[in-house]
Amino acid sequence: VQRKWNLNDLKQFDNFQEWTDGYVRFIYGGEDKNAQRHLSGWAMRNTNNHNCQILKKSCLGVVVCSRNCTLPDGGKLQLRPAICDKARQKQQKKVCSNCNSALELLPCRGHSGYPVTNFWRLDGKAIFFQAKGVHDHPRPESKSETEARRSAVKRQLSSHLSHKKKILDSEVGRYNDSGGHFSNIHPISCIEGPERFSVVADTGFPITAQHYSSFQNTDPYKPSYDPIGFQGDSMSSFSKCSNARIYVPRTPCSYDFPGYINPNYPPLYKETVGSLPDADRVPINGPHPNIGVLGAHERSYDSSSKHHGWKQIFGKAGNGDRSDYGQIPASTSHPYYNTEYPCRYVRSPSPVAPALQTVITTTTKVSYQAYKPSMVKYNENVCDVKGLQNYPHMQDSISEGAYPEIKAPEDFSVIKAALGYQDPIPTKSERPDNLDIYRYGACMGNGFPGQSYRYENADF
DNA sequence: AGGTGCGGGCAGA
DNA sequence: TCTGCCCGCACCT
Repeated sequence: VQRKWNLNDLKQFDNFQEWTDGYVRFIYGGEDKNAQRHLSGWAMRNTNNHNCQILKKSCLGVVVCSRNCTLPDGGKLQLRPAICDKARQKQQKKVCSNCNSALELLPCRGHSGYPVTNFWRLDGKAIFFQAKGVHDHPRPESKSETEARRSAVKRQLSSHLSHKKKILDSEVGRYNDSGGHFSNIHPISCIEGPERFSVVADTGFPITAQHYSSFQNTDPYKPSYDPIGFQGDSMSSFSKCSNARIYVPRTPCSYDFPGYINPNYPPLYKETVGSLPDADRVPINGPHPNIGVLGAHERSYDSSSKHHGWKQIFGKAGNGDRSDYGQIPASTSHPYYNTEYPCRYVRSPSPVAPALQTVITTTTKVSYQAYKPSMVKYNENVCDVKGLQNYPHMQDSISEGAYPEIKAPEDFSVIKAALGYQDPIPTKSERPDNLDIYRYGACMGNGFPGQSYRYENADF
């Protein structure tokens, strides 16, 4: 279902998406608290892009058991990586409570070998969001869960302590009416800390529908579990954690690819040709030295992924154009396939991103650029995507050199126009023939039915 | 303590 | 020069 975007209807902001995945764009209302906080279910850390207008965040991946052990519940350990570097290092020194083997940070490499990136920009009434890349790892525990758990543990701890203190007070009161100082009160050992396992079923990615409702709430998460059972990251006896969150198993290889089917607002970023060199692309058919049981350090992916022979495999990326959607060869490779870490690569069949307008990471500058769409296959199992039929004018406009690079931040001006903004200074990017169609939600993953908007040239 | 955002700075391309 | 990333800092919860 698609309909024309009503330029004057500012109510049509997107509902906040916690688990965006894929090459998606959303426009949130400027008053959307979650958007204001740049929240994400994924563990995203700030990345300096030397552009104060646009906040860039990159995915940290997920912390898993290095032995990929199966928890007593049948699930897998999937912790949320700490955002703070030091905290993350500390986190990785801990061990799996289930098998005592080391924890391992599974880095995100879902964007051509780089972590998935999210871009945020506040612009008046709207908060523009763009994600680039498809997470090639299981979902970590959501932030709302983590926070709720921590607060729940705190509450539990404090209430328990106060309760214990009451008891002790009353006990001591029997003997000492003046009360006393209790310096030897220790927290109960079973409350070792707020960090606890996030557990997912063995074969699939966690279903986290329960997270969605946690957003937009003042109290983001009302735990239904008993926090008493919580344990720290390094807790030694998982069996105590009877309330570990268990995600409903999904069929193996199932995963939503909203990004591939959700289409696409004009990008916050458009990447200039070659801004992500061919060599930076992961040879998705090639070896993944850092996949599976990796070095613990999350940076390891970088050097290893950067210099493999994408060129050797695919040759010079087609036509010298860079298309994030087209980069992934349709027939074979997708970084989800991996023999060592099922969750990471099991998503199959592998849908392939449509060749849409450019997307991609950039930092300081943004450029518009046209490019030729790549040959794309769509997997029927995922969603019936009309593919490039939805982007006819895009194809039309894909003549090299048609759109010279345009520097940011005019990149947003198209959206501005859509929202009724009047940019006092016309910019190059305010082309009436912009090549973007906004459409999303027709086949949203993550349980979002979503609406479908379509932006067409005529709308601008 | 940890999350978040900013910005300086570095290294590789 | 561009880009990705590290790192420290400040501020907040």
